[in-house]
Amino acid sequence: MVGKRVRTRFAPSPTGYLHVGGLRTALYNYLFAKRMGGDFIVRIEDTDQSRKVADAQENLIKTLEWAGLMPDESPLHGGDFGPYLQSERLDIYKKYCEQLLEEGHAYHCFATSEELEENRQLQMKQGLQPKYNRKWLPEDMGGSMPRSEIQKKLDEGVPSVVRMKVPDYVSVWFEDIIRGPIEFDSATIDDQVLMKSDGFPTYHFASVIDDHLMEFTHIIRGEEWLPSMPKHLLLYEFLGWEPPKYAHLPLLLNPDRSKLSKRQGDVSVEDYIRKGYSSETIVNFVALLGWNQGEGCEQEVYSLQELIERFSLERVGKAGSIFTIDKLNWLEKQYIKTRPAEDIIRVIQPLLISELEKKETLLDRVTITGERYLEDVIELMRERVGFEHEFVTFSSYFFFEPEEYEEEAVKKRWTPDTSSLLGEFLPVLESMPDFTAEAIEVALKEFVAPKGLKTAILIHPLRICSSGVSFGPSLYHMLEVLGREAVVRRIQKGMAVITVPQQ
RNA sequence: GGCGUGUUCGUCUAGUGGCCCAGGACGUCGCCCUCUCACGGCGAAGAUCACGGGUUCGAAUCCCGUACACGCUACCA
Repeated sequence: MVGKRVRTRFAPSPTGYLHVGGLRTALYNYLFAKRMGGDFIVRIEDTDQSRKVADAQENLIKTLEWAGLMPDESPLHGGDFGPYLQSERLDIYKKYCEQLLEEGHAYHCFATSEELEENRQLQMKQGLQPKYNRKWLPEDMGGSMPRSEIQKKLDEGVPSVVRMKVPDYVSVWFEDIIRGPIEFDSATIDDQVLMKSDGFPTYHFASVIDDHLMEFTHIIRGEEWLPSMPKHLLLYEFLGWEPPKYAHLPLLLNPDRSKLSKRQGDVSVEDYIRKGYSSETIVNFVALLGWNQGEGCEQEVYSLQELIERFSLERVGKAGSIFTIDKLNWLEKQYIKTRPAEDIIRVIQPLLISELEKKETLLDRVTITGERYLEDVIELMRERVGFEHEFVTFSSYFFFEPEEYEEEAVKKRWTPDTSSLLGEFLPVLESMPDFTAEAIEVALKEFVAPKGLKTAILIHPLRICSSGVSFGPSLYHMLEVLGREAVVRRIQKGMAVITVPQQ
């Protein structure tokens, strides 16, 4: 084991979209591999034909890449240990199945599903542990079925499965990287099906064989696999292979502490992408759900690179964590605050252009879709939005005329004198040599001072006229970005349309 | 039912025998900043460390029980 190149895997089944829990598992595998200078591989576990979903594997891998977790090997990227699709490895499983059959570690079973189900019900009713009754265990393996009978069924072509013969009273022990030593008694484990009647292997069989053949050094997976460890370890023993190291991750939970699932909110990474969360945010957030740097470290914001540098399996917690989005939202804001404007422009420019196709604007399209203008808007708004798309939606007045005026704001800030004051101030704005924030501020102060009024008397109405809402960036800067023409037009419109509310 | 794992503020967590009548972050609330909203700053509330026994001069930390939760118990992964 010493000196061996670290290889880890993420092995999802293609039954839908990438689950946030799956993303975390993939991330920890990726971080650990990269930390150790090793490889991260994606293998697709498509051994259940009935649950297979078209395009799922492409989606899975594409989402992983979106998150920045580039596989070194995968069905899409190739590699020296392929195929990476289990459905393309059937002959391999068959070969090892034959071997186990010959060596007396596995046997054919012809029991039907109905028969097994009946058996289970009966055992449950008697308060016994539901377990296969070993009806088809051959005589020479300690069972009661004559070989001739088995051969007869085989010759007749009766559908069958292959089960592993679990030794009766053996204790199976291993050391989990996260949880420490764990021991199981083989008496509590069933004779697990290895090969299904459709010729496909079960998860347990296929994953053990592939994990060995693909030379993985560390298996990092969800806690739900912990109870099947003895089966896997026994298989390694039967096959004469040395098992890899194991780390079983704590589960991600719903608010009611059950295993994170649909029905209680969004669980697919795509859902969060659609809402506008960035990959940095999701990766950062999910990384902290179960792992922390420790040693009194109080850092909350980590880049992927930093995570690679600091990650260790020893610092993964044992208890499951509830997935709540409060901190996720906060993190997104942190990233928006520091993200380079050009990166944000790349995202919002197409968004804006498609909005402009749907809606008229009186502003100059070339200007407002230009980088200069967008950058100005971004710098004014970056501390006020929760998502990148809000640069367009939350501050739409930078791109479209206000269609209505916030009722509460008008009620609070519009007095009977407002319109005439605005009318008086308008020529000042129109005649200013430079329409800059500084100049507007000075002009407003000089306009208002002789009257013995405060700037607020006009600041709020100006904001309402030009944005339609009561909140937003510094008024002076906002007016400068909007430009004189738009501002004058909007004030005139406001004066005409807004009336003093009835008391 | 059996087996396995887990249990520190609402949430994510720090803590590996004395520095902890428990620290940070999110969220909540208050104050300051201020043209609004945010940002930022300051502060507050919030955990009898699941419970009960030990061990020890001393335990959130070690041991043993109990409770509760979750996972698994398929020809699903």
